[in-house]
Amino acid sequence: MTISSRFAVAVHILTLLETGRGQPLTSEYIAGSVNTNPAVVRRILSMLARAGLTNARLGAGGGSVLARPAAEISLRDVYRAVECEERLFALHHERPNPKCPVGRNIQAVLERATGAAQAALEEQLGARTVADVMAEVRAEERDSRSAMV
Amino acid sequence: MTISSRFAVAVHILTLLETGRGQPLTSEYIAGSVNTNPAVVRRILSMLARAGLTNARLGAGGGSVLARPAAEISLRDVYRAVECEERLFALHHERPNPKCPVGRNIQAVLERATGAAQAALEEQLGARTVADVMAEVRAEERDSRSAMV
DNA sequence: ATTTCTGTTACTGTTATGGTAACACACTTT
DNA sequence: AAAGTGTGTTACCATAACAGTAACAGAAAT
Repeated sequence: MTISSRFAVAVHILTLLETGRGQPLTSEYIAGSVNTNPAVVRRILSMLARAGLTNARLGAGGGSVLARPAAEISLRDVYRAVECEERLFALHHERPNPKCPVGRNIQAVLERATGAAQAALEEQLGARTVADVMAEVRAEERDSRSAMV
Repeated sequence: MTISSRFAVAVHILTLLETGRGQPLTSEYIAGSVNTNPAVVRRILSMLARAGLTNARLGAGGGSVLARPAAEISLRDVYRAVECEERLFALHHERPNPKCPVGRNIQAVLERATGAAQAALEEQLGARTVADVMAEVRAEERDSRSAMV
């Protein structure tokens, strides 16, 4: 399987909020950029708010804003906020045969191995912030502009 | 989402084959250790065979064997064999709004960021082989034995 | 008071998955 | 040759995660 697109959408949302510079953006506006339904955006925003990455203001003129500077929100924070599952790798849900020397020990070994892999993934995500993404987006924009000449 | 349990089951299977020391093991025997249906084991075994990690012998006395030494099969090889998806992270399947500066550039940036994370995960998986797993299984076995005293 | 916007619920269609049964085919043994 | 064994594949089912959609209560601004 793949990691759900919630992560990609969440990063998109946070990057948009960063461009707002404190101006609250509505779920409808964000949905227009992501190209999806406002309720989908709100669902993800509520996860981000619960994780303390965004704040929402209700009512007219309301919307969402970053709860802290973009440079202090890593992609690992985002990943943790929208992927509820603790472990990235699924083990077999039926217990392996305890009478088999391999069966009764393999899960513990697999937990270590997959845990190390997941930690490596999260560490890499932790090395990049929403501010970095914003900078890369601007760089892409410059590159594509100059390529048009 | 989580990565399907096929990976965990595949590592289990390969570790079992290593204990067989060249003796072909049947899908029914393997299923007994994994605690699942023989057809599920065969489905995974066919992916492993297609990836060149195992060989199968048909007919009576048949079964599967490792195609090469356990020390030369990394968990990354196994991961690649059973996870068909090229990319671990899903992007939003609808194209973001090309009129938005963020929308028209975010996917390229996300591909780089998620690609780096996936590479880190695979590198970590590549650092461990089926032989390592076998050794850890034996170590677990020793530990649990001594703990019983 | 009215309008705007969030947060949540409920429902739908789609897709991946694991479990199950069944069967053709290959191979071994007798 | 005949019987038995085991793979590889197909088809089907139930389940679960997901994204999309509509709807609505409640909070906040005007």
